Amino acid sequence: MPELPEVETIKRQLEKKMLDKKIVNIQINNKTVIKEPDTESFKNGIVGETVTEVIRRAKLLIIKFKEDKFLIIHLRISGWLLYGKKEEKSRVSFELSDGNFLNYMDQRMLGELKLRRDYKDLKFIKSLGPEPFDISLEEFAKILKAKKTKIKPLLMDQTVIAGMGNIYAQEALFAAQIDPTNTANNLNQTQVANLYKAMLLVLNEGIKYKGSSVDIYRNLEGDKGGMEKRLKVYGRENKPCVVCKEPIKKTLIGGRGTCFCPNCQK
DNA sequence: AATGGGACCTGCGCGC
DNA sequence: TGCGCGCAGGTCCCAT
Repeated sequence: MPELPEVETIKRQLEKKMLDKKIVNIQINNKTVIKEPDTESFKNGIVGETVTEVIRRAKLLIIKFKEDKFLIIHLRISGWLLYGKKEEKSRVSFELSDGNFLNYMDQRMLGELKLRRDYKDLKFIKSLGPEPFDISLEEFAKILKAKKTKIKPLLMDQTVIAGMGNIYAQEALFAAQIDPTNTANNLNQTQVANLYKAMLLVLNEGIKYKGSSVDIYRNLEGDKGGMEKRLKVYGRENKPCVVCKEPIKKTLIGGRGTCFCPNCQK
C-alpha cells in the first residue's frame, strides 16, 4: 500500500480539492470495502455533508465532515483515490457539488472505509506508535534498545513507529548502511543515529517526490509519483548497487521480500 | 516477546 | 496459447 509519503501526498491534494465541498451522492459498487456501518447508513450518513478537514495519521486518511462525523480510509495494499470524472472501476464514487467525483479505487479490495463518530477511539489508531516526524533520536534509540526483533520488521511495526512499510523500511536501512537482519538492540549508537536520520530522509524524499508508483498506485490527480525512480534497493534485485555496483540481493524477512546490498549494509 | 503461517482479495508475470 | 504458481506497497489472528 501506499505508505506514509503516498498517503501524505494524497492528504495534501485532498485538502486542495475537497475542503468545503459537499458530497451530493454516493455510488457503491463493492460493498465489501465498506466496513462500518452498513452500506445504507454509510451512504445516508455522508450524502449532504461538507468536508471540513482532512487528516493523516500513519497510513490512514481521515475526512472530517463535522463534529462527530469522520470518514476513515485505509488504503491497505492497492487502494488509491482519484479525483475527477466518475470511474467505471471505482469501488465507491462520491459525487461532489462541483460536478466532480472522488473515486475510491482498489484492485484487491483489501482497503477499508468507515464512517464513525470519532477516529481516535479506533482500536487500530489507539495501537499506533508515534509518527516518525514526532519522535526524537533519544526515544528512537530507547525503543530499539528494548526490542530483540530484526530491525526491518520493527521499522514496519505500526505499533512501534507509524507510517513506514515495506518500501521505506528497506530504503531507510540502505541509506543507513544497516543489514536488515540485524537485531534491533544490537545496533550501536552510530547505527541508531544513522538509521534515525535515514528514516526521516527517505520519508521526506518520498513526500517531496509525491510518493512511489511501483505498481498501480496513483495520486489524487491520477499521476504516478516520482519517488519510484529514486528507490535504491526496493525492487532492484540483481541490479547493481548505486554505491558499490555489487548486485542487490533479495531475501525474505518476516515473510516480506527485502532487498539490500550485502556489501554496503552491515 | 518473537516468529511463522494463513487469511483477506485480485491480477500480473513467469516457467512449462 | 493455456495453466498453475508465486508474488504484490497491509494488517489481523492464531499457534508455537
